[in-house]
Amino acid sequence: MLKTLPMATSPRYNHLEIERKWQAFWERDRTFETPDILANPDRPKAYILDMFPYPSGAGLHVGHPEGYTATDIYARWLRSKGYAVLHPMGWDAFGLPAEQYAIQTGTHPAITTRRNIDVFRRQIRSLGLSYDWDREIDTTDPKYVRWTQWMFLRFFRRGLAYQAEVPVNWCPALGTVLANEEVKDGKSERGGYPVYRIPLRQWMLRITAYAERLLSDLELCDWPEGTRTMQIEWIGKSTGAELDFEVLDRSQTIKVFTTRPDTIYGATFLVLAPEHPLALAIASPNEQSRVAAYIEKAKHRSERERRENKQKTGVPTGAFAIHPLTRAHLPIWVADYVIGSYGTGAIMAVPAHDERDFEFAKAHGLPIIRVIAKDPAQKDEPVDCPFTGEGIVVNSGPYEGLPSTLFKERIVSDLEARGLGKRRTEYKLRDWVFSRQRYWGEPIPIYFPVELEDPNGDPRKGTPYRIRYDQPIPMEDDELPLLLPPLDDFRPGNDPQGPLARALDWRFFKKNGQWFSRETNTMPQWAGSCWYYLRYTDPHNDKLPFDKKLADAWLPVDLYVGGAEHAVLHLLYARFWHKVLYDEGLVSHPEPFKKLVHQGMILGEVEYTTYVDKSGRPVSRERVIERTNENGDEEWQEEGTGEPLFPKKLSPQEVLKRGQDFVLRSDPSVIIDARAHKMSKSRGNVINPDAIVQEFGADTLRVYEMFMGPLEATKPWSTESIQGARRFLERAHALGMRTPSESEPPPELLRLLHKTIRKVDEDISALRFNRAISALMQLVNALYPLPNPPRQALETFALLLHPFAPHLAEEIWERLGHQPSIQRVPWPKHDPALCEEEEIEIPIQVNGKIRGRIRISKDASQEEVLALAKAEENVRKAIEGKSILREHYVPGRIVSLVIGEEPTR
RNA sequence: GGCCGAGUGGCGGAAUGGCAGACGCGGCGGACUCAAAAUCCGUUGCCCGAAAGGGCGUGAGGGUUCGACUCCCUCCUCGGCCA
Repeated sequence: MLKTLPMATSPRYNHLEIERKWQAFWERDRTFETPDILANPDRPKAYILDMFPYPSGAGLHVGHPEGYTATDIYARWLRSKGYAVLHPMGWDAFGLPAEQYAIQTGTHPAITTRRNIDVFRRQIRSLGLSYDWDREIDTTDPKYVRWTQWMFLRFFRRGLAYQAEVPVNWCPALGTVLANEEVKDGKSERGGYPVYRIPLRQWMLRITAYAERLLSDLELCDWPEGTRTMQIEWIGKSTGAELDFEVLDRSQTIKVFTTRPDTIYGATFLVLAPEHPLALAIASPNEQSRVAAYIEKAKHRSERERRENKQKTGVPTGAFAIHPLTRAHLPIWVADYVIGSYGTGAIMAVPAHDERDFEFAKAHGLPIIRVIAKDPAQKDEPVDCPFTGEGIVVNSGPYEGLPSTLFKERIVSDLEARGLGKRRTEYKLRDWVFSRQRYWGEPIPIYFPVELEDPNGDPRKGTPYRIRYDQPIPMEDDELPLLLPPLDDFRPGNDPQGPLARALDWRFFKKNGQWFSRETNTMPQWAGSCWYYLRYTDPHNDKLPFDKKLADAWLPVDLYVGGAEHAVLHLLYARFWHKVLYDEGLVSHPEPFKKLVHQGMILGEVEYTTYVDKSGRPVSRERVIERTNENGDEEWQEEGTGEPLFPKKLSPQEVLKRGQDFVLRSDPSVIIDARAHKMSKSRGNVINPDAIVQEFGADTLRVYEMFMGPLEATKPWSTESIQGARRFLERAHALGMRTPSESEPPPELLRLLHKTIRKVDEDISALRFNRAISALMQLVNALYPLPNPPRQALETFALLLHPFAPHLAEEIWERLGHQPSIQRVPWPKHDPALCEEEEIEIPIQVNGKIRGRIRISKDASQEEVLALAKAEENVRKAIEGKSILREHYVPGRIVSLVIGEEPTR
């Protein structure tokens, strides 16, 4: 695609040479070395961080430089404003893709990881980003793994890491544990083999213990509102009550959790989750087998499927509970729309006021009683749809007529007083499953005693053994890191304990005559990214993960830029981890990331597509139905006939804009699709940043990506538009090579210079890089006609250009006779007085329409302005013979006159 | 279904209560050239008009205001995330 374009390289602006030269200089000069923050405690600091990438085999994507360039501009700008800046880069290098590649090719993940990192590093360096490469981090490096494991031991000692039997998706046919996304309708996505929810021993991190702090400390985060909302919803705090229901003729009691204790009189049945310990125990003899069968069936379904299940399946247990207030007998059901791990795993169903309970009651013919109404007169009307709002309490014994919000408080107090229940806060947040049955992750530094059938045997040689998982032993700090054993076969295998279970010599060891077995689960990919921002503050420390003084001096991260896909998990896990380190006394700030920004996605080029049937006849867009088939591919068919349709790409010459739509030039009755798609290999619209850097230069790529639009917006790539960025830099280069004049800039140019400084400064501080670049373009346009531009103008321009196009700015700066690096030159300051115009233009509105303009001194009084406005030729014509009802003058902005139809009396 | 975001020229976008379309791409015209590309200069929202000028115009409809792309209400469309 690029080859069809004219050569971007101009003989005058040789980006390859310039960029090579300055990248070599920066490296030699150590221009971006992080200053010693402890030596200068009074200097303002800034910690500018990118979410570090997973170095995939595909290499850098054009989406990466977007966020990296944004932080780079910000970091360079702050350095020139005198800040001590920490701006590092590293690799989040454990994870599934490397392991899967290893399974396919037999190449060890350590080798592919190393190779991918080398490619990523080279690509990132070619962009001229001002990272301090002495602080590079690799989460798979033993020197890093050591401290990740060290931290895990801290979690373990605090009781925040524990083992539990957790249901996982186990597929015996594939011999592996599957992720939720890999399971469809109880079958494996690949192969369609049955998948079972089996309990498997897992390591868990007790993130729920921090739910409240994770929620309330969001107030300290200057984050996008949407991201905060997502975290709040993920934590899912709800307050309500736990109530006790006695089981009729039995000694058991069922505890239910409800967020709506005010609807208690409307409870008409109870529902237990299939995994509730009493589900089978209370079932009447007649119902035993049905309940058992239902519980068994529910094991095949993931929590996710159960939640979205619309049929509301369930079976009665034959047992009854006694309503604590009315003493009514309520049937107890088992249904999988109730989740065992939320609340108490049991609910009181109030079909009149809960949608799921309502649907369930309808499906199974259970009674519905209205207990809250907007108008008490409706108390006995049948319920056709559940009412989940607040209102007046009805059909509720002694509480009749209370507002439901008041009753909610009152009933809990009354139940508490009578020992029938208590207040309870519940969170949707679950503890974090922290183990994976995989190879390419940090080993968990725990081992267990092994009991041998033959005390003189060897578990590695087939002596039957039993591992005492109930007696976990943490490794000692000085035994770390525990490294992965070399392994030739990385497949998960038929032992749910994971591939490390097969590394017998690694797994089993003898100490003081006793055999032990190491934990064979590894940590999830999230582990390394939970604290990498701390390691950057002290990356070579081999006594501690980081020096507290350094971490405290640099934290919190002042600007954190990364994709919105991490809005919940990474950002929540890292915050949790940070709070634990805070409690350990290792850090002093409660939150790690002060300001967070998500860069938008860069889409492929806009594509024009029409859909044709098998005879090649195009079908207009509104009659095309798009859907996704079982394989996840898109399919199209004609509305009505159902005939399959096929997408056909069109060139821009074949299309026409008509109204809101694009249509075929050859047949304007056919509406076509005009949109940009996500870049993907299968679509063939991926842009490789290497090719752009080669052809146009890193500075052009940087300027183009920043000029495309707002940082947070989704934007389509355009190979045509990148020429604009290139031309701008060519003109900038040409200007920079001219011989400057040593005279003062004329007043108008001086004013433009100061206004540009002001604008670029404001725009960088607000991360509005597209607007800053537009201001720089205007400055170039103004200077370009001058054969000998004033030195002051060229120098100011180079300084302002530097964060955006650093290589070219260095080149111009040197050409102007200065010592590099331009990074060390203080940022220019604007003089507000020099930004002011002496004479300003004021538009005049008459009844909301602009009718004329006047030029007048900026200090003119309202009277002067209004008088001149009314005298303006066109305005005079418009107001002649009419009465003026109102006059407004907004100083320096606009005059607005309102006139009536009648002449002035 | 829920939550969040966005709809402005042929295209990317600018203006967040005060001149809609800055800046860039593309288009058109001109200069240079044997010619083309590149470059430079000019021009470019739509409609009417020879021009001066006028009318229309920020997804649709309503509202607030002297004044609305901007604020409020209803709706439509697209995108993202979650279910």
